[in-house]
Amino acid sequence: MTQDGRRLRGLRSREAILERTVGLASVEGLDGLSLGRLAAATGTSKSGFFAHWRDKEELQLDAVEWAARQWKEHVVAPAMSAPPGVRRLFALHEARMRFYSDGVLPGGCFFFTVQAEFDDRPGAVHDRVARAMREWQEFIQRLVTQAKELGELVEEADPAQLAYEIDALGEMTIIHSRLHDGPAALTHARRAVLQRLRALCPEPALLPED
Amino acid sequence: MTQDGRRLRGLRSREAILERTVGLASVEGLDGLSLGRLAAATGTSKSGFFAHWRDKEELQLDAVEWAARQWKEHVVAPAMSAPPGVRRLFALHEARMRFYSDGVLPGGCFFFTVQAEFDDRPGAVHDRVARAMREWQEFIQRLVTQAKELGELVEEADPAQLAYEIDALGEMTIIHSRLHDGPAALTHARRAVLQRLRALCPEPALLPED
DNA sequence: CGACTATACAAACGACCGGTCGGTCAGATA
DNA sequence: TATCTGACCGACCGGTCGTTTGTATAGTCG
Repeated sequence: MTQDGRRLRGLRSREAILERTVGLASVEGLDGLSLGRLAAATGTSKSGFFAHWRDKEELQLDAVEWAARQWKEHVVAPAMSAPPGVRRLFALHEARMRFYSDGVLPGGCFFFTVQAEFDDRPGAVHDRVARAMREWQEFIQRLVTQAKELGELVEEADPAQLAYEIDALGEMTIIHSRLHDGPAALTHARRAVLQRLRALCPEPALLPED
Repeated sequence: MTQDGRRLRGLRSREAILERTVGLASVEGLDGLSLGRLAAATGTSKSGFFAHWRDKEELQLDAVEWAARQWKEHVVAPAMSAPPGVRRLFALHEARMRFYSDGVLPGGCFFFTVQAEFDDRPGAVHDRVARAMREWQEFIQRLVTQAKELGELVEEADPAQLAYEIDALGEMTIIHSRLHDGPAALTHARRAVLQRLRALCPEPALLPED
Protein backbone atom coordinates (compact mmCIF):
# COMPACT_ATOMS: atom_id res chain seq x y z
CA MET A 1 0.00 0.00 0.00
CA THR A 2 3.02 2.27 -0.23
CA GLN A 3 3.38 4.59 -3.21
CA ASP A 4 4.79 2.40 -5.93
CA GLY A 5 5.83 4.19 -9.13
CA ARG A 6 5.34 0.99 -11.10
CA ARG A 7 1.74 0.45 -9.98
CA LEU A 8 0.98 4.12 -10.51
CA ARG A 9 2.28 3.96 -14.06
CA GLY A 10 0.32 0.77 -14.55
CA LEU A 11 -2.92 2.33 -13.34
CA ARG A 12 -2.43 5.30 -15.60
CA SER A 13 -1.89 3.25 -18.75
CA ARG A 14 -4.70 0.94 -17.67
CA GLU A 15 -7.11 3.88 -17.60
CA ALA A 16 -5.78 5.17 -20.92
CA ILE A 17 -6.26 1.76 -22.53
CA LEU A 18 -9.81 1.45 -21.18
CA GLU A 19 -10.72 4.88 -22.50
CA ARG A 20 -9.44 3.97 -25.95
CA THR A 21 -11.17 0.60 -25.77
CA VAL A 22 -14.56 2.12 -24.96
CA GLY A 23 -14.15 4.67 -27.73
CA LEU A 24 -13.18 2.13 -30.34
CA ALA A 25 -15.79 -0.37 -29.13
CA SER A 26 -18.50 2.27 -29.60
CA VAL A 27 -17.64 2.03 -33.29
CA GLU A 28 -16.63 -1.55 -33.95
CA GLY A 29 -18.01 -3.38 -30.95
CA LEU A 30 -16.19 -5.15 -28.15
CA ASP A 31 -15.53 -8.33 -30.08
CA GLY A 32 -15.04 -6.76 -33.47
CA LEU A 33 -12.16 -4.83 -31.96
CA SER A 34 -9.02 -6.94 -32.04
CA LEU A 35 -6.20 -6.76 -29.55
CA GLY A 36 -3.77 -6.07 -32.34
CA ARG A 37 -5.55 -2.96 -33.54
CA LEU A 38 -6.17 -1.86 -29.96
CA ALA A 39 -2.47 -2.19 -29.25
CA ALA A 40 -1.66 -0.10 -32.31
CA ALA A 41 -4.18 2.54 -31.27
CA THR A 42 -2.80 2.81 -27.74
CA GLY A 43 0.83 2.67 -28.82
CA THR A 44 1.57 -0.40 -26.73
CA SER A 45 2.31 -4.00 -27.55
CA LYS A 46 -0.32 -6.71 -27.76
CA SER A 47 1.24 -8.80 -25.06
CA GLY A 48 1.36 -5.86 -22.68
CA PHE A 49 -2.37 -6.25 -22.15
CA PHE A 50 -1.90 -9.48 -20.32
CA ALA A 51 -0.10 -7.74 -17.49
CA HIS A 52 -3.48 -6.04 -16.74
CA TRP A 53 -6.10 -8.57 -17.87
CA ARG A 54 -6.07 -12.33 -17.95
CA ASP A 55 -7.75 -12.53 -21.33
CA LYS A 56 -9.84 -10.50 -23.75
CA GLU A 57 -13.07 -11.11 -21.85
CA GLU A 58 -11.68 -9.52 -18.69
CA LEU A 59 -10.76 -6.44 -20.69
CA GLN A 60 -14.27 -6.39 -22.13
CA LEU A 61 -15.85 -6.59 -18.68
CA ASP A 62 -13.67 -3.74 -17.41
CA ALA A 63 -14.57 -1.73 -20.50
CA VAL A 64 -18.28 -2.12 -19.69
CA GLU A 65 -17.57 -0.93 -16.17
CA TRP A 66 -15.61 2.04 -17.43
CA ALA A 67 -18.35 2.99 -19.91
CA ALA A 68 -20.97 2.81 -17.16
CA ARG A 69 -18.89 5.18 -15.05
CA GLN A 70 -18.51 7.54 -18.01
CA TRP A 71 -22.27 7.44 -18.60
CA LYS A 72 -22.97 8.33 -14.98
CA GLU A 73 -20.58 11.26 -15.13
CA HIS A 74 -21.85 12.68 -18.41
CA VAL A 75 -25.57 11.88 -18.25
CA VAL A 76 -26.73 10.97 -14.75
CA ALA A 77 -24.72 13.53 -12.79
CA PRO A 78 -25.85 16.62 -14.77
CA ALA A 79 -29.47 15.50 -14.42
CA MET A 80 -29.13 15.19 -10.65
CA SER A 81 -28.27 18.86 -10.39
CA ALA A 82 -31.71 19.72 -11.79
CA PRO A 83 -34.64 20.00 -9.36
CA PRO A 84 -36.39 16.63 -8.81
CA GLY A 85 -39.55 15.91 -10.77
CA VAL A 86 -40.29 16.28 -14.46
CA ARG A 87 -37.51 18.82 -14.86
CA ARG A 88 -34.92 16.30 -13.69
CA LEU A 89 -36.48 13.68 -15.95
CA PHE A 90 -36.21 15.93 -18.96
CA ALA A 91 -32.74 17.10 -17.92
CA LEU A 92 -31.68 13.45 -18.03
CA HIS A 93 -32.96 13.13 -21.57
CA GLU A 94 -31.28 16.35 -22.61
CA ALA A 95 -27.99 15.31 -21.05
CA ARG A 96 -28.18 12.14 -23.12
CA MET A 97 -28.83 14.09 -26.31
CA ARG A 98 -25.86 16.31 -25.48
CA PHE A 99 -23.69 13.24 -24.90
CA TYR A 100 -24.55 12.12 -28.42
CA SER A 101 -24.37 15.46 -30.19
CA ASP A 102 -21.09 16.41 -28.52
CA GLY A 103 -19.53 13.27 -29.93
CA VAL A 104 -18.08 12.18 -26.59
CA LEU A 105 -17.65 8.72 -28.08
CA PRO A 106 -16.70 8.37 -31.75
CA GLY A 107 -19.34 5.69 -32.28
CA GLY A 108 -22.07 7.66 -30.49
CA CYS A 109 -23.07 5.16 -27.82
CA PHE A 110 -21.00 2.34 -26.40
CA PHE A 111 -23.95 0.54 -24.88
CA PHE A 112 -26.02 0.60 -28.03
CA THR A 113 -23.29 -1.11 -30.03
CA VAL A 114 -22.49 -3.60 -27.30
CA GLN A 115 -26.15 -4.43 -26.65
CA ALA A 116 -26.69 -5.28 -30.30
CA GLU A 117 -23.52 -7.34 -30.24
CA PHE A 118 -24.21 -9.39 -27.13
CA ASP A 119 -27.99 -9.60 -26.84
CA ASP A 120 -28.00 -13.08 -28.36
CA ARG A 121 -24.63 -14.27 -27.13
CA PRO A 122 -24.70 -15.75 -23.62
CA GLY A 123 -21.72 -15.20 -21.36
CA ALA A 124 -20.21 -12.94 -18.74
CA VAL A 125 -20.21 -9.84 -20.96
CA HIS A 126 -23.88 -10.36 -21.84
CA ASP A 127 -24.76 -10.59 -18.16
CA ARG A 128 -22.72 -7.53 -17.23
CA VAL A 129 -24.30 -5.45 -19.99
CA ALA A 130 -27.78 -6.67 -19.09
CA ARG A 131 -27.21 -5.63 -15.47
CA ALA A 132 -26.06 -2.17 -16.53
CA MET A 133 -29.11 -1.71 -18.72
CA ARG A 134 -31.44 -2.93 -15.97
CA GLU A 135 -29.92 -0.46 -13.51
CA TRP A 136 -30.31 2.33 -16.07
CA GLN A 137 -33.95 1.41 -16.66
CA GLU A 138 -34.64 1.25 -12.93
CA PHE A 139 -33.01 4.63 -12.47
CA ILE A 140 -35.38 6.25 -14.98
CA GLN A 141 -38.30 4.51 -13.28
CA ARG A 142 -37.26 5.95 -9.92
CA LEU A 143 -37.20 9.45 -11.39
CA VAL A 144 -40.69 8.88 -12.80
CA THR A 145 -41.98 7.65 -9.45
CA GLN A 146 -40.39 10.62 -7.71
CA ALA A 147 -42.06 13.00 -10.16
CA LYS A 148 -45.41 11.34 -9.44
CA GLU A 149 -44.88 11.70 -5.69
CA LEU A 150 -44.21 15.39 -6.22
CA GLY A 151 -47.45 15.67 -8.14
CA GLU A 152 -45.63 16.63 -11.32
CA LEU A 153 -46.89 13.60 -13.22
CA VAL A 154 -50.48 12.36 -13.30
CA GLU A 155 -51.33 9.25 -11.30
CA GLU A 156 -52.06 7.23 -14.44
CA ALA A 157 -48.43 7.44 -15.60
CA ASP A 158 -46.93 3.95 -15.47
CA PRO A 159 -43.24 4.20 -14.48
CA ALA A 160 -42.14 1.11 -16.41
CA GLN A 161 -44.10 2.18 -19.47
CA LEU A 162 -42.82 5.76 -19.43
CA ALA A 163 -39.26 4.67 -18.73
CA TYR A 164 -39.39 2.39 -21.76
CA GLU A 165 -40.62 5.21 -23.98
CA ILE A 166 -38.04 7.73 -22.79
CA ASP A 167 -35.20 5.27 -23.20
CA ALA A 168 -36.35 3.98 -26.60
CA LEU A 169 -36.85 7.46 -28.05
CA GLY A 170 -33.43 8.50 -26.77
CA GLU A 171 -31.51 5.43 -27.77
CA MET A 172 -32.69 5.32 -31.37
CA THR A 173 -31.29 8.80 -31.89
CA ILE A 174 -27.78 7.66 -32.69
CA ILE A 175 -28.69 5.08 -35.28
CA HIS A 176 -31.05 7.47 -37.03
CA SER A 177 -28.64 10.38 -36.97
CA ARG A 178 -25.81 8.24 -38.28
CA LEU A 179 -27.63 6.39 -41.03
CA HIS A 180 -29.92 8.93 -42.61
CA ASP A 181 -31.52 11.64 -40.53
CA GLY A 182 -28.54 13.65 -39.52
CA PRO A 183 -29.29 16.14 -36.72
CA ALA A 184 -33.04 15.86 -37.35
CA ALA A 185 -33.16 12.73 -35.19
CA LEU A 186 -31.93 14.75 -32.21
CA THR A 187 -34.77 17.25 -32.46
CA HIS A 188 -37.28 14.45 -33.04
CA ALA A 189 -36.12 12.58 -29.95
CA ARG A 190 -36.07 15.75 -27.87
CA ARG A 191 -39.53 16.86 -28.94
CA ALA A 192 -41.04 13.39 -28.54
CA VAL A 193 -40.03 13.08 -24.90
CA LEU A 194 -40.87 16.70 -24.18
CA GLN A 195 -44.39 16.38 -25.57
CA ARG A 196 -44.91 13.12 -23.72
CA LEU A 197 -43.88 14.63 -20.39
CA ARG A 198 -45.90 17.80 -20.92
CA ALA A 199 -48.99 15.74 -21.72
CA LEU A 200 -48.61 13.86 -18.43
CA CYS A 201 -47.68 16.88 -16.32
CA PRO A 202 -50.33 18.91 -14.48
CA GLU A 203 -48.00 21.92 -14.59
CA PRO A 204 -46.59 21.94 -18.14
CA ALA A 205 -45.03 25.32 -17.50
CA LEU A 206 -42.29 23.50 -15.61
CA LEU A 207 -40.99 22.35 -18.99
CA PRO A 208 -39.95 24.33 -22.07
CA GLU A 209 -42.58 24.69 -24.76
CA ASP A 210 -40.43 23.29 -27.56
CA MET B 1 -33.55 -18.09 -71.50
CA THR B 2 -34.39 -21.76 -71.91
CA GLN B 3 -35.26 -23.83 -68.89
CA ASP B 4 -31.94 -24.79 -67.44
CA GLY B 5 -31.93 -27.29 -64.61
CA ARG B 6 -28.56 -26.05 -63.49
CA ARG B 7 -29.66 -22.43 -63.06
CA LEU B 8 -32.83 -23.58 -61.33
CA ARG B 9 -30.87 -25.67 -58.89
CA GLY B 10 -28.48 -22.79 -58.45
CA LEU B 11 -31.28 -20.36 -57.71
CA ARG B 12 -32.77 -22.72 -55.18
CA SER B 13 -29.55 -23.18 -53.20
CA ARG B 14 -28.86 -19.47 -53.58
CA GLU B 15 -32.18 -18.67 -51.92
CA ALA B 16 -31.57 -21.28 -49.22
CA ILE B 17 -28.14 -19.82 -48.47
CA LEU B 18 -29.52 -16.28 -48.31
CA GLU B 19 -32.25 -17.31 -45.91
CA ARG B 20 -29.72 -18.94 -43.60
CA THR B 21 -27.43 -15.95 -43.93
CA VAL B 22 -30.12 -13.48 -42.91
CA GLY B 23 -31.14 -15.66 -39.99
CA LEU B 24 -27.61 -16.06 -38.71
CA ALA B 25 -26.75 -12.42 -39.38
CA SER B 26 -29.70 -11.35 -37.22
CA VAL B 27 -27.78 -12.96 -34.35
CA GLU B 28 -24.12 -12.42 -35.07
CA GLY B 29 -24.13 -9.65 -37.65
CA LEU B 30 -23.12 -9.70 -41.28
CA ASP B 31 -19.41 -9.40 -40.62
CA GLY B 32 -19.28 -11.41 -37.46
CA LEU B 33 -20.67 -14.31 -39.42
CA SER B 34 -17.82 -16.18 -41.10
CA LEU B 35 -18.04 -18.07 -44.36
CA GLY B 36 -16.83 -21.22 -42.67
CA ARG B 37 -19.64 -21.32 -40.14
CA LEU B 38 -22.12 -20.29 -42.79
CA ALA B 39 -20.95 -23.18 -44.96
CA ALA B 40 -21.36 -25.59 -42.06
CA ALA B 41 -24.85 -24.24 -41.34
CA THR B 42 -25.98 -24.63 -44.94
CA GLY B 43 -24.31 -27.98 -45.45
CA THR B 44 -22.16 -26.74 -48.32
CA SER B 45 -18.50 -26.03 -48.75
CA LYS B 46 -16.88 -22.67 -48.11
CA SER B 47 -15.60 -22.30 -51.64
CA GLY B 48 -18.99 -23.13 -53.10
CA PHE B 49 -20.11 -19.61 -52.28
CA PHE B 50 -17.87 -18.15 -54.93
CA ALA B 51 -19.93 -19.76 -57.65
CA HIS B 52 -22.75 -17.41 -56.58
CA TRP B 53 -20.98 -14.32 -55.22
CA ARG B 54 -17.71 -12.71 -56.15
CA ASP B 55 -16.76 -12.02 -52.55
CA LYS B 56 -18.22 -11.72 -49.08
CA GLU B 57 -19.45 -8.19 -49.63
CA GLU B 58 -21.63 -9.25 -52.56
CA LEU B 59 -23.21 -11.90 -50.37
CA GLN B 60 -23.80 -9.27 -47.68
CA LEU B 61 -25.46 -6.93 -50.16
CA ASP B 62 -27.74 -9.70 -51.42
CA ALA B 63 -28.54 -10.62 -47.82
CA VAL B 64 -29.69 -7.05 -47.17
CA GLU B 65 -31.86 -7.25 -50.27
CA TRP B 66 -33.32 -10.57 -49.17
CA ALA B 67 -34.04 -9.27 -45.65
CA ALA B 68 -35.79 -6.22 -47.09
CA ARG B 69 -38.01 -8.52 -49.18
CA GLN B 70 -38.77 -10.64 -46.13
CA TRP B 71 -39.64 -7.52 -44.15
CA LYS B 72 -42.03 -6.37 -46.85
CA GLU B 73 -43.74 -9.75 -46.91
CA HIS B 74 -44.10 -10.11 -43.15
CA VAL B 75 -44.66 -6.53 -42.03
CA VAL B 76 -45.61 -4.23 -44.90
CA ALA B 77 -47.94 -6.58 -46.79
CA PRO B 78 -50.19 -7.47 -43.80
CA ALA B 79 -50.54 -3.78 -42.97
CA MET B 80 -51.61 -2.95 -46.52
CA SER B 81 -54.62 -5.23 -46.16
CA ALA B 82 -55.89 -3.02 -43.33
CA PRO B 83 -58.03 0.00 -44.27
CA PRO B 84 -55.92 3.12 -44.94
CA GLY B 85 -55.52 5.67 -42.16
CA VAL B 86 -54.66 5.20 -38.51
CA ARG B 87 -55.81 1.59 -38.59
CA ARG B 88 -53.25 0.77 -41.30
CA LEU B 89 -50.61 2.67 -39.34
CA PHE B 90 -51.29 0.69 -36.21
CA ALA B 91 -51.58 -2.56 -38.19
CA LEU B 92 -48.06 -1.90 -39.44
CA HIS B 93 -46.80 -1.56 -35.88
CA GLU B 94 -48.64 -4.69 -34.79
CA ALA B 95 -47.28 -6.67 -37.73
CA ARG B 96 -43.81 -5.66 -36.62
CA MET B 97 -44.47 -6.75 -33.06
CA ARG B 98 -45.75 -10.07 -34.39
CA PHE B 99 -42.64 -10.44 -36.53
CA TYR B 100 -40.57 -10.12 -33.38
CA SER B 101 -42.71 -12.21 -31.02
CA ASP B 102 -43.12 -15.01 -33.55
CA GLY B 103 -39.36 -15.33 -33.72
CA VAL B 104 -39.28 -15.26 -37.52
CA LEU B 105 -35.57 -14.50 -37.25
CA PRO B 106 -33.54 -16.12 -34.47
CA GLY B 107 -31.86 -12.80 -33.63
CA GLY B 108 -35.11 -10.84 -33.65
CA CYS B 109 -34.35 -8.21 -36.27
CA PHE B 110 -31.79 -8.40 -39.05
CA PHE B 111 -31.79 -4.67 -39.68
CA PHE B 112 -31.27 -3.73 -36.05
CA THR B 113 -28.13 -5.86 -35.80
CA VAL B 114 -26.80 -4.74 -39.17
CA GLN B 115 -27.50 -1.07 -38.50
CA ALA B 116 -25.53 -1.18 -35.28
CA GLU B 117 -22.75 -2.99 -37.12
CA PHE B 118 -22.40 -0.69 -40.12
CA ASP B 119 -23.56 2.73 -38.94
CA ASP B 120 -19.97 3.86 -38.47
CA ARG B 121 -18.31 1.78 -41.17
CA PRO B 122 -18.44 3.41 -44.62
CA GLY B 123 -18.84 1.19 -47.65
CA ALA B 124 -21.32 -0.43 -49.98
CA VAL B 125 -23.12 -2.35 -47.25
CA HIS B 126 -23.52 0.80 -45.16
CA ASP B 127 -25.04 2.63 -48.13
CA ARG B 128 -27.39 -0.24 -48.98
CA VAL B 129 -28.61 -0.50 -45.38
CA ALA B 130 -29.03 3.25 -45.14
CA ARG B 131 -31.15 3.24 -48.29
CA ALA B 132 -33.35 0.47 -46.94
CA MET B 133 -33.89 2.34 -43.68
CA ARG B 134 -34.65 5.57 -45.50
CA GLU B 135 -37.24 3.82 -47.66
CA TRP B 136 -38.78 2.29 -44.54
CA GLN B 137 -38.94 5.67 -42.82
CA GLU B 138 -40.47 7.28 -45.89
CA PHE B 139 -43.05 4.53 -46.08
CA ILE B 140 -44.23 5.22 -42.53
CA GLN B 141 -44.32 8.93 -43.31
CA ARG B 142 -46.54 8.26 -46.35
CA LEU B 143 -48.96 6.31 -44.16
CA VAL B 144 -49.06 9.21 -41.70
CA THR B 145 -49.71 11.71 -44.49
CA GLN B 146 -52.44 9.47 -45.87
CA ALA B 147 -54.08 9.26 -42.46
CA LYS B 148 -53.99 13.05 -42.20
CA GLU B 149 -55.60 13.39 -45.63
CA LEU B 150 -58.35 11.05 -44.49
CA GLY B 151 -58.91 13.25 -41.46
CA GLU B 152 -57.90 10.44 -39.11
CA LEU B 153 -54.95 12.37 -37.70
CA VAL B 154 -55.01 15.99 -36.57
CA GLU B 155 -53.37 18.57 -38.80
CA GLU B 156 -50.64 19.29 -36.24
CA ALA B 157 -49.20 15.79 -36.58
CA ASP B 158 -45.74 16.05 -38.17
CA PRO B 159 -45.16 13.01 -40.43
CA ALA B 160 -41.39 12.90 -39.93
CA GLN B 161 -41.74 13.34 -36.18
CA LEU B 162 -44.44 10.70 -35.81
CA ALA B 163 -42.63 8.26 -38.09
CA TYR B 164 -39.53 8.61 -35.94
CA GLU B 165 -41.49 7.88 -32.78
CA ILE B 166 -43.30 4.85 -34.20
CA ASP B 167 -40.10 3.38 -35.56
CA ALA B 168 -38.04 4.06 -32.45
CA LEU B 169 -40.63 2.60 -30.08
CA GLY B 170 -40.91 -0.48 -32.29
CA GLU B 171 -37.27 -1.04 -32.93
CA MET B 172 -36.14 -0.90 -29.33
CA THR B 173 -38.49 -3.75 -28.51
CA ILE B 174 -36.07 -6.49 -29.45
CA ILE B 175 -33.12 -5.24 -27.48
CA HIS B 176 -35.26 -4.68 -24.40
CA SER B 177 -37.01 -8.02 -24.64
CA ARG B 178 -33.74 -9.87 -25.13
CA LEU B 179 -31.66 -8.17 -22.47
CA HIS B 180 -33.97 -7.73 -19.53
CA ASP B 181 -37.62 -6.96 -20.06
CA GLY B 182 -38.81 -10.19 -21.60
CA PRO B 183 -42.29 -9.91 -23.13
CA ALA B 184 -43.02 -6.72 -21.19
CA ALA B 185 -41.20 -4.70 -23.86
CA LEU B 186 -43.71 -5.88 -26.46
CA THR B 187 -46.68 -4.58 -24.50
CA HIS B 188 -44.84 -1.35 -23.71
CA ALA B 189 -44.06 -0.73 -27.37
CA ARG B 190 -47.60 -1.63 -28.42
CA ARG B 191 -49.25 0.60 -25.85
CA ALA B 192 -46.90 3.51 -26.49
CA VAL B 193 -47.74 3.70 -30.19
CA LEU B 194 -51.42 3.04 -29.57
CA GLN B 195 -51.71 5.87 -27.06
CA ARG B 196 -49.77 8.20 -29.32
CA LEU B 197 -52.05 7.50 -32.28
CA ARG B 198 -55.24 7.73 -30.22
CA ALA B 199 -54.15 11.07 -28.83
CA LEU B 200 -53.68 12.43 -32.35
CA CYS B 201 -56.81 10.82 -33.82
CA PRO B 202 -60.14 12.71 -33.90
CA GLU B 203 -61.95 9.34 -33.92
CA PRO B 204 -60.13 7.22 -31.33
CA ALA B 205 -62.80 4.56 -31.67
CA LEU B 206 -61.07 3.45 -34.86
CA LEU B 207 -58.34 1.99 -32.68
CA PRO B 208 -58.52 -0.56 -29.87
CA GLU B 209 -58.63 0.86 -26.36
CA ASP B 210 -55.65 -1.08 -25.07
C1' DC C 1 -20.91 -38.05 -79.52
C1' DG C 2 -17.77 -33.93 -77.94
C1' DA C 3 -17.61 -28.78 -76.54
C1' DC C 4 -19.25 -25.89 -73.23
C1' DT C 5 -21.14 -24.06 -68.92
C1' DA C 6 -22.96 -23.82 -64.24
C1' DT C 7 -22.45 -25.87 -59.79
C1' DA C 8 -19.91 -27.70 -56.30
C1' DC C 9 -15.91 -29.53 -54.06
C1' DA C 10 -11.13 -30.25 -51.43
C1' DA C 11 -6.86 -28.26 -50.77
C1' DA C 12 -4.08 -24.60 -50.01
C1' DC C 13 -2.76 -19.54 -49.64
C1' DG C 14 -1.34 -15.31 -46.93
C1' DA C 15 -3.16 -12.45 -43.36
C1' DC C 16 -4.65 -11.96 -39.03
C1' DC C 17 -6.72 -13.70 -34.71
C1' DG C 18 -6.23 -14.44 -29.29
C1' DG C 19 -2.87 -16.01 -26.43
C1' DT C 20 1.97 -17.77 -24.60
C1' DC C 21 6.79 -17.40 -23.98
C1' DG C 22 11.29 -15.80 -22.39
C1' DG C 23 13.34 -11.76 -21.43
C1' DT C 24 14.32 -6.52 -20.31
C1' DC C 25 14.11 -2.82 -17.30
C1' DA C 26 12.69 0.36 -13.60
C1' DG C 27 11.38 0.74 -9.01
C1' DA C 28 10.76 -1.34 -4.28
C1' DT C 29 12.88 -4.02 -0.48
C1' DA C 30 16.23 -5.39 2.79
C1' DT D 1 24.79 -4.11 -2.45
C1' DA D 2 21.87 -8.03 -4.08
C1' DT D 3 17.21 -9.60 -4.75
C1' DC D 4 12.61 -9.41 -6.02
C1' DT D 5 8.54 -7.77 -8.54
C1' DG D 6 5.33 -5.44 -11.74
C1' DA D 7 5.01 -3.33 -16.41
C1' DC D 8 6.01 -4.11 -20.89
C1' DC D 9 8.19 -5.99 -25.03
C1' DG D 10 9.31 -8.94 -29.54
C1' DA D 11 8.87 -13.42 -31.25
C1' DC D 12 6.09 -16.98 -31.92
C1' DC D 13 2.18 -20.58 -31.41
C1' DG D 14 -2.10 -23.01 -33.25
C1' DG D 15 -6.12 -21.78 -35.39
C1' DT D 16 -9.45 -19.24 -38.32
C1' DC D 17 -10.33 -15.77 -41.59
C1' DG D 18 -11.57 -14.56 -46.75
C1' DT D 19 -10.01 -15.92 -51.04
C1' DT D 20 -7.70 -18.59 -54.97
C1' DT D 21 -6.75 -22.66 -57.53
C1' DG D 22 -7.56 -26.89 -59.69
C1' DT D 23 -10.77 -30.55 -60.39
C1' DA D 24 -15.02 -33.34 -60.70
C1' DT D 25 -19.77 -33.61 -62.04
C1' DA D 26 -24.11 -32.78 -64.15
C1' DG D 27 -26.97 -30.54 -67.50
C1' DT D 28 -27.21 -28.06 -72.23
C1' DC D 29 -26.38 -27.72 -76.96
C1' DG D 30 -24.27 -28.35 -81.64
